[in-house]
Amino acid sequence: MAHGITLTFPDGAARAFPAGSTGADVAASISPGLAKAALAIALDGEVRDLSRPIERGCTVRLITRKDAEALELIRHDAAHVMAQAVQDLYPGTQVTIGPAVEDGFYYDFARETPFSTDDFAAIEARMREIVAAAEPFVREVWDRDDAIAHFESIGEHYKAEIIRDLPEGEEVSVYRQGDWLDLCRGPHLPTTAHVGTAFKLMKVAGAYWRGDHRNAMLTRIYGTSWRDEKELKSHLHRLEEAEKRDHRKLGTQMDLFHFQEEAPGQVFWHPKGWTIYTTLMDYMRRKIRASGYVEINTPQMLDARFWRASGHWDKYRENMFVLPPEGEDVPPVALKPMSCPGGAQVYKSALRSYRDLPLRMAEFGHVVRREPSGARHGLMRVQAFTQDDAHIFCTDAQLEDEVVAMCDLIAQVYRDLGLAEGLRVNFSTRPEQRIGSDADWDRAEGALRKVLDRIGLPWDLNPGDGAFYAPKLDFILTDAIGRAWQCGTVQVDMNMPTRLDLAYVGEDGARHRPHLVHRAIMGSMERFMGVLLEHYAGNLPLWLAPVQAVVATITSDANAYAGEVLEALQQVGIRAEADTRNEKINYKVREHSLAKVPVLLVVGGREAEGRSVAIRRLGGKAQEVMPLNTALQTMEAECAPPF
RNA sequence: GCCGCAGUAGCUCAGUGGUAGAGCAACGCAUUCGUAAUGCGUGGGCCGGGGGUUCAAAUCCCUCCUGCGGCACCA
Repeated sequence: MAHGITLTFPDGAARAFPAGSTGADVAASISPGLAKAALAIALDGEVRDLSRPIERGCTVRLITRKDAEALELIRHDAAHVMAQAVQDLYPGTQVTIGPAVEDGFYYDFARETPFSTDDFAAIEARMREIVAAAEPFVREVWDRDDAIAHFESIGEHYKAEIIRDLPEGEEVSVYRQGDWLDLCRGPHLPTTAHVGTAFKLMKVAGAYWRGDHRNAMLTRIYGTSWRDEKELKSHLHRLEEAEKRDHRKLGTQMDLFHFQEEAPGQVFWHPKGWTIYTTLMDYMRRKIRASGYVEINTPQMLDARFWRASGHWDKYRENMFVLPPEGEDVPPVALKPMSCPGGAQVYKSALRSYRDLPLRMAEFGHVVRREPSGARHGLMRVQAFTQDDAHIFCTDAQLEDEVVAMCDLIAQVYRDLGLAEGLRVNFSTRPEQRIGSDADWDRAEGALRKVLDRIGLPWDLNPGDGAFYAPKLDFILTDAIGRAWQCGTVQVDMNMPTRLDLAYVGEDGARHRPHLVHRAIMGSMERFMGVLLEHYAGNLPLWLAPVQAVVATITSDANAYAGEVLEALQQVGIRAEADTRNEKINYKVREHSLAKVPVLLVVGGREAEGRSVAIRRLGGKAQEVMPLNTALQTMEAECAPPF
C-alpha cells in the first residue's frame, strides 16, 4: 500500500485503497449489495464512471438508483441508447448532441428526411433490444486528431466539428456500447441494461445546430425516462393533469374567450372572460392610484415619421404593423407596438419642474406587435394586447426609492393574486449591443442590485440580457407545464430621455434630464390572465370569478324566491345568476361545478319557507343552510377584492 | 421564420377512394325531482381555403391559411 490513496466516506470514515482502485472496487469493498446497486461514484461531488480508476484521495459517495444523480445518468444513457437505435435503423443519419434534460432527454440528428412520430414504435423497440443486451459502457481516451479523422471517415461531420471546438488540452473521450460508439464526456452507467425500460419517446421537433437559426435544422427526438414504470406512469399522469389546466382549454370550457382564423393572435373576449379582465383592471387602477400614479392614454396609430424619430422604425420595424398609404403623398402610419414614445409626448406637453417629479404616469396601453407565426401561443403570446404600463420620470436622487417602490408594488400585486409563490426575478445586465456610457450602466445596474438587496426576493443574474437601452428586473411566472413567462418588468432607462429630449427645470433654474423607469406589473393583461387561469386551474378566487354565485332551484315552486335571492345578491354587488330551469338539482350542481362557479345557493321549498339558502361551495360536498341575510353578509365579505 | 403533427356539427371526436357519423350542447314534449348527467323526439355540415388526380375525394397530390409541440425570435 505504498502508493495507496485515502478515500473519505459520507459518514466521515476514511479508508486507504490501493492505487488504481476503481469506483467498482470501492463499492465491492463495502458490500456485495452495494457492488450490485452502485451506478457511479461521486469524487468530491463530481460524478464519475464506476469503472474509472480513482487517481487521488478525495471524498467519495457511491451513487445508486435512489440518488438524484441517477436519474440524470439514466436519461443521458437513454439518449445514447436512442442514438444507437436510430443509427441501427436509419443508416446515414448523423448524430450530434444528446443531453439529459428536465424529465427526460433528447438527441439531435442530422438526416435528410426528418423523423416523424410514426417512427417511434420502431425506435423504441430497437432501444429495448439494446437495453436487453446489457452492453457495458466502455470509456476510451483518443488522440484528438485521430478522433477527428475517425469521425470524419464515418461521415460524422458534426462530431468532428465538436472535437475541433473542444478547448485545447481537454480529453477526447469516447464511449462504446457493444459495437456502437459515441463521442461523449460521460459519465455513464455500467451497462445499457441500467437504463431500464421506463422510457418513452415523446415528440419530434426541429432544432437548429448549435441553436443558431443560420445553421442547418436538425431533427430532435425528445424522450422521457425514469427509474421505473411507476415513475414513468406518474409523470405521464402529471402531463395529463397539466393539460387539463391549459388556459386555452379552460377558455373554451368556461366560455371566456375564443380565437379565430381571421384574427390570428388576437382575442375575442366573451362576457365572462371580459368580466375577469375588467375586474383585474379595476383592481390595478385602485392599486396604482393609491401608489401615487396618474393615468393617461395615447394614440393607437402614429405617423411613420414619429417612429423613425423614436428609433422603432430602425430597431423594431419587423414587429410593427404598418398601414400603407392610400394616396401617393400620404405617409404611412404604424400601429403602436409600445407605449413609451407616446407617453413621453404627454410628459413633453408641458415644461416640467423638479416639483413635478417623480411623475408616475400609467397607461393601459393597447399595443400591436407582429409576432413570428410559430411564436403565437394562446393568451400567452398574442399580437394585440394591453400592457399595464407606466413610466416614471424622476431625478437621480429619487431613482432608487422609486424602483424599490415599484418592485414592492409588483410583489404586493402578485401576493394579492396568489402568485407570489415560485416567483422568480431575473436581473438582466448590459448586453453587448447597447447604447450609453459604461458609467451610466454601472450606475443603473448598481441601483438595481441595491434594489434587489432591499426587496429580498430570490433572483438570478441574467448577464447580457438587458434591453439595448437599459438593464432590467424581469418578474417570471410559470404556466401549467412549467414554461416560464415574463410578466412584470422594471427597466431603468438612461437613453430615452436623451433621445426624446426630455427635461425638467431644477431648483437651480437650469434644465436637467430626468431618469425614465419603464415598468409593467401584470405585463400583458392577456398573458397574465393566461397565467392566472392555469395557476388556479380555472377555480379563480371569489372576487375574480366571472359568476360568483348561482341560485339554483330544486323545483319550480321556489322560482319566485330564487328571484328574490338573486336580486338581493345583485343589490350587494355580487355577480350572480339564477338557474330556474326545469332540471334536477343533480344536473344543476354538476353543470355549475364544471363551469367552476364558486358558490351555489340551492333553494327549495324549505328555504323559501324559512327565507334561507343552502350554500354549497365548489369542490366541497358539505352544505350549509343559513338565513338569507347571513348568506348575503358572508358573500359580500368573501367577494371583496384584496384591495 | 424553420422542423414535425393537426383542422369533420357550438364542443369533444370517429370516419383512409363509392349516399357524412356519435356523444354532449341546442330546440320541442313529457317529468316538479333535495346536492356532480330524467326520458323521448327534432333540427344542425362549403369535412379550414384554393388548385389538381380520378368515373367518383373528408379520404390521394400540390399550395395557402390557422392551430398544436419544439427550435429560433420576443422579453
